[in-house]
Amino acid sequence: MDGKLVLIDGHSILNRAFYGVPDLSNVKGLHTNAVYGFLNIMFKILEEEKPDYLAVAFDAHAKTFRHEMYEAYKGTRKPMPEELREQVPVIKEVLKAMQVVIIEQAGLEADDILGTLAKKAEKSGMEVALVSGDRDLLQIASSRIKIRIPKTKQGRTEIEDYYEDDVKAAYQVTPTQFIELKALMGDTADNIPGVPKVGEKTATALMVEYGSLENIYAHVEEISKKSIREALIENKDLADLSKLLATIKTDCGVELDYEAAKAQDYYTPEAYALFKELEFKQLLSRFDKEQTMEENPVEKSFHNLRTKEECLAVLQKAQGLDHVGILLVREAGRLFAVAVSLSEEETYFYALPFGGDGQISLFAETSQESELKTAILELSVRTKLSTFDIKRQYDYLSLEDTENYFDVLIGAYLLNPLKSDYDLEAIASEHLGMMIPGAAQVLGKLTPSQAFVQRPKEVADYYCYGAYVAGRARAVLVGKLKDAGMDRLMREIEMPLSLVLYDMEREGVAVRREELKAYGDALIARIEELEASIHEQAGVSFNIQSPKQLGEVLFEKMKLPGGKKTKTGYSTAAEVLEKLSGDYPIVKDILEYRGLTKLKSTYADGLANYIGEDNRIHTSFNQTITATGRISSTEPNLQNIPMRMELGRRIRKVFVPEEGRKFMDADYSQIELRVLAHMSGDGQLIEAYHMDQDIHRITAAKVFHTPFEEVTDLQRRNAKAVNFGIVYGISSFGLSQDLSISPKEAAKYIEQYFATYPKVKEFLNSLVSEAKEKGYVTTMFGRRRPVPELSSSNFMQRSFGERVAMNSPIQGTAADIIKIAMIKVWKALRDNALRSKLILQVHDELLIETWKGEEEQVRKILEDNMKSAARLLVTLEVDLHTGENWYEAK
DNA sequence: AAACTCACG
DNA sequence: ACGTACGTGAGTTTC
Repeated sequence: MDGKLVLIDGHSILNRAFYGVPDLSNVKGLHTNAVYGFLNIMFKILEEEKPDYLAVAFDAHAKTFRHEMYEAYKGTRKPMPEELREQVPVIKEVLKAMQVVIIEQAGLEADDILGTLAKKAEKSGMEVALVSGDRDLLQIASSRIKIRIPKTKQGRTEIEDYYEDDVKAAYQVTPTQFIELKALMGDTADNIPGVPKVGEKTATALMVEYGSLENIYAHVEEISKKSIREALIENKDLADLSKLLATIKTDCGVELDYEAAKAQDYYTPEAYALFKELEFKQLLSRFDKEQTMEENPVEKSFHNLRTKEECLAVLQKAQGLDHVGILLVREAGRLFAVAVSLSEEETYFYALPFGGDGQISLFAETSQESELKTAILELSVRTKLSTFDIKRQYDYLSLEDTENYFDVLIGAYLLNPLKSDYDLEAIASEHLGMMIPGAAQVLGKLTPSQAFVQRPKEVADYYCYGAYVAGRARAVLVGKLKDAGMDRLMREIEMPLSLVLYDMEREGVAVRREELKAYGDALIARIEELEASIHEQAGVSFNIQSPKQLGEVLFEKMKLPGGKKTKTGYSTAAEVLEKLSGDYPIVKDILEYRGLTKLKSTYADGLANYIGEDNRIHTSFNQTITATGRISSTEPNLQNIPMRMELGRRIRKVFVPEEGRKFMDADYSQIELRVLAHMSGDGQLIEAYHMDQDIHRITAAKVFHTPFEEVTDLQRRNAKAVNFGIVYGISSFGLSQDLSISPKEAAKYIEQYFATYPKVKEFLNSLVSEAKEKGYVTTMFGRRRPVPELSSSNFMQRSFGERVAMNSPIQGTAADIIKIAMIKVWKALRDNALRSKLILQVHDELLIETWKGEEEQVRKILEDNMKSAARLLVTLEVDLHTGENWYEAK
């Protein structure tokens, strides 16, 4: 018998797909991502292999011998998430509809079925491709059995192929030896225990040297490393068990019905109906034309424009419309392509001419580019534009105001700030209920122009989908935002803020390269000194930066007190070490070493990588990351530049204004506590703020019933900690940790605090009940944060939910207020034609680079606008400083 | 890719 | 009895 057989490991591929494809569900709420991913992998394999026979194997429900062995050894295996479990019957149904043979047999694992069928087929003279996500199957590989392992790299599925020789190349062992290699090193994912202390390196070395497990044990006394030798001897039974667990059967008496498995047309009417129900609109296009013609009107409305004139005509036409969806694709700092969706019936894509190899040239912009830019700019003035990630498109848009703009990315974020990504795919799926191609799938690692050269139609469609989704999602998102009471937040805060952030990023902050270098160099000497001293005191040379090695040296070798803490070993966190630093000089050195290496790598070296040719650092301010509404900063993070310790703080001296300009830094004084005073309406706390005195001292006086003048430093410190704790969602345990006191004492402080400020307690309680009732909490300006943890049956999760419910409205309202202040300050600077620029935001702080002669105006603008950003029952106070660098201005 | 540690508000 | 403060991002080591 000859021909080619493709075998698929059903559960394993479904599992891969589940974790590799973003969450999807159809209108009925059925999760579909794993099924979708499975089919994509299967179609790809079918196209590549063009097999004569195809079958998919699943584990039967009954427990198998190997599972029982394992479970007897170590508890039970992790349960499958419900979202995945519900998709198992669905994929089987789909495969049946496609007339694909499914093999499952009680008592047999899919591995064993696959192994048996593959070996049998090989013996009868066939070629076999075995598709699995599980490397266990590599032991089956031969010169005619190819193991294919799909990997989702950045969303794009790539497949690694292993014939016998590839296994040798990758692991230095034959497929047969691979079983014993696994038995030695173990595999947590496959529940194979392995021999303790033996990892991949050791296992490979042993197998290469001795060739088999049996031979290793025959020569076990020759093994030079004592710890390994002892681990092997002590755990021989574990090694044998592991081998049994790792061995896939090749003789378990399953037969494949080759007649039924014969390749045929899988695109049956039944499959079509199922795909429709599952809303796999992309996959529908694989069916015959007659079936799909009426079904996919969307792509029919996509047009790839050939000339600049056509594109200008479309932009002209767009100008006459009320609103359009638009996506401007940039590459290498240049405009690469434009996608515009005029309506559901008309979407256009135009790629500008570029180098034939798919590389955009870096030379001056073409006249075409500037002509198109002009047309887009005009369009942006006249027509309402809906787009995705507008901050990256402002280069081509009018910056006059943002009334005409809508960013579906920001809209989707406001509706659910807890998600980790808001790509167009996810927005299309969640808000329009449609499947569109994903970026990773279409572009992969290629740049837009490279991809366009390879697959012009696919890439054009991809961007058309983007513009189409941006255009259509606008109305949907506006409706949902209105229903949620967030339409003003969107229009009046987030959209204008996106422009402010764009401008701040573009402006950047100047950094003195040489000074930063000198700072880093100055650290090296001391770091080396400490390193030598630590190694000497320990009596061994080891990697101080490795928590594992450090823990072993401190707590095992040197036998310091303070045992285990984390699941992987000893905790060596600063918190733990500080308790020991008084008694052990080495610990003190370690803490200093840690501090200095942190400064060196993250700040001195880290920041240097981001200094541009203009000698400035242009961070990215992200508007759609945090759960509470704060902004975040990345590449680099300029919101965590050292401040608390003098040595670190000095780094701020390298952040400087241009020659002749000055820094002006303004920060809100205890904005979160003031927000709490306002939102709770607590008379005592409000009164405390009206006294215009040190708030922590007043709190101490009230809580401890002590005259203001007589409050001790300790009392003040405690009161301050309680104030912070309240904002974080107080718990006696957390406070006790912070103050190094017993939870009982901490509870007493909290009780006294609430007695002093009764309405604060009421308010925090009301936030928790509100969250329980509605499932979310809101800020003063309507921003929502869902709190799903509150309905958890897990105590810890639920407690976390309660703290979140208490903290989010406070932190979020403070975030809203400073966003409003930023917009007001930015507009005031612009409207007064000042050249001074807002350049950084650090949660409660704004940094402005002021021009000579503008200082007094800027000072007033900052103070007035920050104070008036919100009307609260207490005043908003602002501390303002100027300086020749960030260190001085703070 | 995950865990740990640590910088900021 | 459970095991914690809230919100982030980055560098390093290890599985």
